[in-house]
Amino acid sequence: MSFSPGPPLQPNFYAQDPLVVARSLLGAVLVHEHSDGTRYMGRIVETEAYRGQEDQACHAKVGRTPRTETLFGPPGIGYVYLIYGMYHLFNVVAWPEGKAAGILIRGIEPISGITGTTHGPGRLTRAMKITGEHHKQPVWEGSLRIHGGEGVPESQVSTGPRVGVDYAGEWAMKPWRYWITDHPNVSAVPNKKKR
DNA sequence: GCACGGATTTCC
DNA sequence: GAAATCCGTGCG
Repeated sequence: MSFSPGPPLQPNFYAQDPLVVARSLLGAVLVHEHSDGTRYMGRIVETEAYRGQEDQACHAKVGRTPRTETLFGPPGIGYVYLIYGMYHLFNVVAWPEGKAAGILIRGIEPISGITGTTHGPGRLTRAMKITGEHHKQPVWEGSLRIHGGEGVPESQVSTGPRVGVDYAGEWAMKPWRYWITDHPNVSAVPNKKKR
């Protein structure tokens, strides 16, 4: 492919309000220069914002701990963790240092290097070979980066409640999930019953 | 030191 | 509806 992304997004981009960052990341390009020589690229089509210590869906709700320290730290740092013992989820720290926030990358559209399916936050990290080694790594330099994309017009952006956070009470209803309307690579919300 | 449950996905 | 399967957190 001849597609070439823009320059990496700089730390000041991530210092904005996490809601703005989550919205603005739509259309940006996730790039992983793997040590095996493969260059994985995907266009971000779905994100979620986790905003502040008071957000009961955000890991930082427990305050500053060894685990959440990264979220309170400087913006533009990767936050990768293992969920349910089997899936890595990839986030980027937002807001200035001292204010905890993270943007979960939930869906990408494959551009190059990617094999297999990418819908869903756990699947896309597998497809792009993102692992714990990227935790706490800056995403504007290094092997895993986010580059500027073409931008997505407001008319193509949908918002809604975040997925899998029903336990968070009123916070679960915040429309802090952003995706490109009708995009096929947006994660499917599974049926709560049979499928 | 131990019990509990989760920003998920898949199968019955 | 529940398993798979690891670890952060809370409590003792």
